[in-house]
Amino acid sequence: MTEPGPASGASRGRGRPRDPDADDAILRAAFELFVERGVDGTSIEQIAKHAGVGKLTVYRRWSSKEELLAAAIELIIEDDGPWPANDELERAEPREIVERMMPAAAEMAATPRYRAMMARMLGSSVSHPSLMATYWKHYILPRREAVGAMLEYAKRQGTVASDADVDVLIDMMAGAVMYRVLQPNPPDAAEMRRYLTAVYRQVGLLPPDGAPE
Amino acid sequence: MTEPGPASGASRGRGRPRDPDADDAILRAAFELFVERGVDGTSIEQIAKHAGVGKLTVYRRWSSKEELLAAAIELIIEDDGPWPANDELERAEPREIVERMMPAAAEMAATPRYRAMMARMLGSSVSHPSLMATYWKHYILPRREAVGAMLEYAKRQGTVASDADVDVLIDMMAGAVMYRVLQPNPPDAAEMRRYLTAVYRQVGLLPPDGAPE
Amino acid sequence: MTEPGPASGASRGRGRPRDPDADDAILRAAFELFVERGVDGTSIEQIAKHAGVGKLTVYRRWSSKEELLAAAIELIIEDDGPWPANDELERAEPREIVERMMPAAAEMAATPRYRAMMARMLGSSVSHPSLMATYWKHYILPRREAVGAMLEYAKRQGTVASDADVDVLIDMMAGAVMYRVLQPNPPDAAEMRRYLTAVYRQVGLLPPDGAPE
Amino acid sequence: MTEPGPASGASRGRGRPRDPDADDAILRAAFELFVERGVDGTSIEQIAKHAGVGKLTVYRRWSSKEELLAAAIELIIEDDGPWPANDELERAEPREIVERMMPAAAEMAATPRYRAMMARMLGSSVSHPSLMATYWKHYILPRREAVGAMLEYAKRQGTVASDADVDVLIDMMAGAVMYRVLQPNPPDAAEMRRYLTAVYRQVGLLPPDGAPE
DNA sequence: GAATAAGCGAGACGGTACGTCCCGTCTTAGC
DNA sequence: GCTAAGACGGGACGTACCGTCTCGCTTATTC
Repeated sequence: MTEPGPASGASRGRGRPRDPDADDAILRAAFELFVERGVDGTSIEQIAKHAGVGKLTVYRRWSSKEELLAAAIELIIEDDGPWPANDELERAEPREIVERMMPAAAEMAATPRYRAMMARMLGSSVSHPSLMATYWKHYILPRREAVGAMLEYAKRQGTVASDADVDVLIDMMAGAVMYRVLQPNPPDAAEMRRYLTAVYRQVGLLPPDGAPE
Repeated sequence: MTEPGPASGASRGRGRPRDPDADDAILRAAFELFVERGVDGTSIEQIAKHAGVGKLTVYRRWSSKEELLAAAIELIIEDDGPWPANDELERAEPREIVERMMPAAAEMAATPRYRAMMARMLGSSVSHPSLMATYWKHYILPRREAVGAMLEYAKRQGTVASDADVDVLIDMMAGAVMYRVLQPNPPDAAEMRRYLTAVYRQVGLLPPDGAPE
Repeated sequence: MTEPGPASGASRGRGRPRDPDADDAILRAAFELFVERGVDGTSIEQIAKHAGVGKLTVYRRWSSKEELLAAAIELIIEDDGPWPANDELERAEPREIVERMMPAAAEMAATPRYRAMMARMLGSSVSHPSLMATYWKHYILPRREAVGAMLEYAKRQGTVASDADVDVLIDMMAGAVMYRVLQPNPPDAAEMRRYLTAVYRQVGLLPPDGAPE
Repeated sequence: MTEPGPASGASRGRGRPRDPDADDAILRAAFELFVERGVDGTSIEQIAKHAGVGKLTVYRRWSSKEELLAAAIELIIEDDGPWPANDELERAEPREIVERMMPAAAEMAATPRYRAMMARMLGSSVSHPSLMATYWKHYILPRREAVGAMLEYAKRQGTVASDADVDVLIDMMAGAVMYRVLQPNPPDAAEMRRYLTAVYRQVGLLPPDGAPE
C-alpha cells in the first residue's frame, strides 16, 4: 500500500529513509504542471522529470495521479493570495477591509497564472471531483466564511438586504470574477479593480459611486 | 491546404465530392467527446471511430483538433437551451420572461451534461481560447444582449439601479450559476430553481420574496 | 469480370472504347516500377500515377497486381537483348555465334538495369511464381532452345562431352552469370567479357585459352 | 544513438540492463519474416509482434530495418547447412567429400525454405546490398574457400583442367543450383541429387557416369 | 443529331499498417 | 531499503497508402 506524503512515522524501516526534499519537489512540480497542462496533459513521468526524481520515487508515495495532484493542491495553495488576520476581520468595518485588500486581489486575479489555475480547477471539477473538493475545503471554504462574516456584519448595518442569501451573494461575487477572467479579452489589473468595485457595490459591501466618504 | 467544413465553394474540384453526411457525423461526435472527455482526452482517432468514418476523412476537413472542435461547437450549440423569440423580448415585462423561462433554464443547468460542458468550456479557455471564443460569439453573446435589454428595461422601471454596470450584472448572474454547478455537491433542479430565484431577486429582475404580485 | 489487356474483341460494347494508349502506358509503367521496386514495393496507385492514368483505368483492365505485372513482362521483355535470327543459328558454327554475340551480351549483363531485373525476377519466383513463369515461357525458353541447339551441334563436333546433360549445362552457364552479377562487387563490361569467355570455355563452346584459331 | 545488438560494452549504464533474450527473439523473428515475406513485406511492427516484444524494444537496438535484418542473417545463418570439419577437408579426397555431403545438400536445396531464402537474398541484393554482403561474408565465403581447396586438390590430380578459373567454376556450380531451384517446377530431393551429380561431374569433382569406382 | 452508355482523370471513402512517442511497471547498480 | 536510471510490453497518435467508390466530363456508337 502506498503511503501518501512523507513517511508518517519516524524513520521506522531498516533501510534508507525517504528523502523529505523529494516530497516537496514532487508536489511543487505536480502543481506547476497541473496549472500549465491540466490533469490529462500531466503525466507522472513529467512530474518526476521536473522534480528531478525517478518515477518509482513518485509511485512509492502516491498510487494515482489524482491523489498526487490533490496533495499538491493541498500543500501549495495555502501560500497564495492575501489573507486578513482573523482577529482583524472581527473588529474592522467590511468596507475598510474590502478597500484595503481589493488592489492586491485585483492584481492577482488579473495574472495569467490565476486565470490558468481557475480554468484547470473548474475544468477538472466534473472529471476529477476530488481536486475541486480539496481546493474547496482548504482554500475556498475559509475565505467564504470570512466573506460571510463580513456580509452578516453589513446586513446588521443595513447596506446588505437582511433577507439576502449569503451563499448566493458570495457565489455571485466569486463567480463573476472567475467568469470574467475566463472570458475572451480578459481584464488587466486596472480594469479588474474597477470590476471588483462594481461587484462589491452591487452587493452592498462598498457604497455607491459618488457617495461621500 | 485543408478546407474546414464542407467544401466551402461549390463542388468545384473534379473528383468525387465530399460526403456532407460525414461532416455532420464528425462534428456531432467531436462535440460529444469534447463534453465527455475534454480537449486533451479527445483524439481525432476517437472522433473518427465514433462518427463511423476513416481518420483521413477527418484530417481532410480540419487540420487541427482545435479547429475541428470549434466548428463542432459552432454547429451543435445553436439548438441547445431555451430561447425566447426576439420580438417577444421587446414587448414583454422582464419579470414575466424570467418567470416563464426560469424553470427550463434551471432544469438544464442542473443536468450533468450542462455541468460537464461548462467545465470543459471553462477548462479550455486558457489553453485553447478559440473554443471559448467560438462559444462566446455564437452562444453567449446573443443571450447576453437579450438579458442586457431586459436589464435596461428594468432600469427604466426602477427595479435595477440606474447606475449599475449591465455587463457586471450579467457576469454576476451567469457566473454565479456556473460557479454553483461546478462546486462540490451540485444542485438538483428544484434547488436550482430556488437558486435562480435568489439571483434574479438580487439584481432586481424579480421582486423580493413575499412581495405581492 | 475484368478483361485483361486491350478489349479483346472488336469494339463491341456501345460506350466509349478503351484507350489503347492507356494499355501501353500502364504496362510500361508497371514494368519499370517492378524493376525498380519489386512486386511488394509497387502499388497500383503508383503505376496509375506513372502512366498518367486514373486508378480505375488500371483496375478495369487487370484485377490483380500480379496479373498486371505478368502482362507487363510479357509485353516489354520481347525487345530486350540481342537475338540471332533463327536461320542463322542453324547454319553457323557455335563458336562463331558465341564470339559474335558475346560482347553485346556482356555489355547488357553488366548494366545495373539487368542486375535489378534479375534480382526482381528471381526474388519474385517463390512468392509470385506466375511472373517467373511468364518470363520463362516468353523469354528464357526460346533462348534455351537456341543454346541447346548450339550445344547439340558442339556435341556432334566433339567439343562438348556426348553424355553431358544439356539442361544442366545451360543452367550452369546462365546461373553463373546471374549469380555473378548479384554478388557484392558486381563486374563491369570488360570483366564480364572475360567471365563469359571462361564460362563458354568450360562447357566447350569456346576453345581453350592459347589455342590456335 | 541506437546501439545495435546487445549492449556492446559491459552493462555500464545505470538503469535496467537490456534483456538478452529479447535480442535473440527479435533476430529469429526478423529472419523468419524476411524469408517468408522479403524485406519490403516485413515491418518492424510484425517483427516485434512475432518476437513477443514491444516495438520500442526493437527500435532501441536497431534504427533501421536493414541493419536489423543484416544482424539477423549474421546470427541465424551460422547453424544452417551441412559443413565438413576443417581438418577433414585437408586430408580427404574431394570425390569422397562430395559423395558424403551431397545427399544432405540435395535434401536441403530441395526444401521450400531454401528456395524462399535464396529468392529473398538474391531479390534483395540490388535494393538492399548490405544483406547480401553480410550473407556473403559470413556464409558464402567460407564455403567457397573450402570448395576452392577441393578444386585445387582436383587440379593437382588432373580431374579438373589446370587452367580453369576456380571462382568461375564455383559460380557455375552454385549458380546452377540457385538458378535451378528458382525455376518453375522446382526439383524434389531425388531429382536434386541427380542434378548435383551432373554438376559435379561437369566440373570434374565426380568421375563420369559408368566409370569404375 | 440527339440519346445513350462506357471510358476517363480526379479524388473522397473506410480501413489497415506504419514508425514514433509515452504511459505505468519492473529491474538493475549504487549509496 | 530507498534512489536514479532506464528497459520493458502495451497502446494511441497522426500519417500514408491501399483498393473501392463516386463524381463530372468526354467520346464513340446507336437509334
